[in-house]
Amino acid sequence: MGWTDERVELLKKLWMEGLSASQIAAELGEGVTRNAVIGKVHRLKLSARAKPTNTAPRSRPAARPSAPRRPSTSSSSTSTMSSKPRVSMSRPQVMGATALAASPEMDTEVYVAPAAAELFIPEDKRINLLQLSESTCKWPIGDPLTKDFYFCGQHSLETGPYCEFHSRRAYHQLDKKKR
DNA sequence: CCCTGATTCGC
DNA sequence: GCGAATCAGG
Repeated sequence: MGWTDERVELLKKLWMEGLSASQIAAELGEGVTRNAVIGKVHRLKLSARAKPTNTAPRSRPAARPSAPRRPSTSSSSTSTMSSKPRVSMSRPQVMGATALAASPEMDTEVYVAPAAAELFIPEDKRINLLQLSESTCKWPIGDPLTKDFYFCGQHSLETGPYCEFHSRRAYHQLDKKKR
């Protein structure tokens, strides 16, 4: 689907409103990715959204190694689709300084985030250092100086040394302020 | 990991 | 002109 005047206008409007590219893409409908939005934004020369003081010393990415970009049109569903059919984010996700119309009715009941409960590993599931393997969660639990020290031991993700629970935790915690 | 915008370049 | 891939950053 091409960029009709209407769609471009909507794009401009939403962009100025401060919505993110992905949100705008979702707003414009299917077949529009956030990359498409960003690309269009640039072509329209309206990328400057909020940059009062900056001469933007953009650093170039340097040579890209002539890659075979497009994999293929065949969208073969990868074999190991691990859980969670990503449908999480619908549309109206407000963030930042947005002046979208507030709905009259508001939910008074707010679900309080469950106190980050630590995983409890049954004794028979606990493993010691020697029992660690490639696919075993290496999240340490307890005091290393005591006997109540053990590793999580659950099946770890392919993307890291931890299980999903601990992987998520490790990142989200020690995320900000690298180094 | 999640996400953001920025850039390049084959189409 | 378009946008996927990639980069850089949070």
